[in-house]
Amino acid sequence: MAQSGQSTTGQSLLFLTDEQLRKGTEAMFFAYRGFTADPDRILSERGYGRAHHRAIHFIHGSPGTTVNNLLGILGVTKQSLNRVLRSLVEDGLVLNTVGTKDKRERHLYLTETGTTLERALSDAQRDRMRAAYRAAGPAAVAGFRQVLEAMMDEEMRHHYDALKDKAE
Amino acid sequence: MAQSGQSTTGQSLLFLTDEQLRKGTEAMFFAYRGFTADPDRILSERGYGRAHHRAIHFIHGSPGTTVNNLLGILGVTKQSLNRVLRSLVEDGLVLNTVGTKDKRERHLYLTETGTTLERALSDAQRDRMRAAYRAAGPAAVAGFRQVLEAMMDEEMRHHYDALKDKAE
DNA sequence: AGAATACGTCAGCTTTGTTGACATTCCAAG
DNA sequence: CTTGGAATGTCAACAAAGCTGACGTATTCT
Repeated sequence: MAQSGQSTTGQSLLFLTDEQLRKGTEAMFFAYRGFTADPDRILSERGYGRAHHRAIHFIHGSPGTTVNNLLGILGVTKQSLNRVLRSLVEDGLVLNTVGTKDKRERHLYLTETGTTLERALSDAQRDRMRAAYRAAGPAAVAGFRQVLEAMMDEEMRHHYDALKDKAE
Repeated sequence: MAQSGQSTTGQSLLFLTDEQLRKGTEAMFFAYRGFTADPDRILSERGYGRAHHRAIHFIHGSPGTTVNNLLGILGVTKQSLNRVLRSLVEDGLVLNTVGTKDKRERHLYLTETGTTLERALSDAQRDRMRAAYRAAGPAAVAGFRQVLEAMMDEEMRHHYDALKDKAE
């Protein structure tokens, strides 16, 4: 099929042509557009963007997280995140409570309304992901995740692992 | 390992928990940041952004392509693409020639300078991709591509296939 | 000749990133 | 205990890159 090198031992050499790598980057590009397309539609109906989705997603996954922690995960400046967070608080999707131990911190939670939107967004995104997983099969899914994980920056992988562990 | 359903026939049922799907979306998110990180650094040094990268990438892959065709691939408005293209032409990275058959069209080519930058960008991006491929192995790579392709929109897959065929 | 297509451009708006300045809170050294 | 510095978060202003709408020009198709 592909001309990736293989040996009887399972220890492969992987001769990668420029062509194979180019197709990989293009697959990433096109797939990422599909990946965000469905949530984007829902968001734009309500006047939100992808930045709001990211905030909602990770607050949902780590209720009570601080702004600072979220900054590390999202990799943006606090000023940029603050704008998004402010509108979500104003609209009553996110709750912002002063830190109990350290009063400089703010703990972030989704309200009921926020949880409802999160649900709608992740449902839309998961439908596509689920369809892709089914079409490709379990072995492909395992490979998919393996390559993605290997593609992350060190720092990003730490965040990823932290979230992963918390869930299991 | 994962609790993806499997059967002896190879026809799998794939029970997908919300948790598995959530981790998939997060893997996509973190991996895409890594995927663009290296080119982004090079681009910002020269005052360019990701939009310039995309234009350069696809002009390189389809020399002589028209503006209209590029619009379809990139999925942006002509005004948005035009801004990027203009700066690339002004800086002497892209050549813009009147169509031979249809004089309304403009054919786009990379100049030597443009090709040099494309090389630097794709080298940076490919290094990471190559490392990820090696770490994950050939089987994982095949699965990776399968899932990505299944995740694309119909229209995007057509563009993807068109580029793919041209190369083989 | 007139309609449709391909491309370029002007003007103005939105989202989301950036830096700079500043208030509040905590902590540790003196 | 006070004071100075580090950490956390907010406000203001600006830039990149997307968008819509309107319009002009050249070319092709009917």
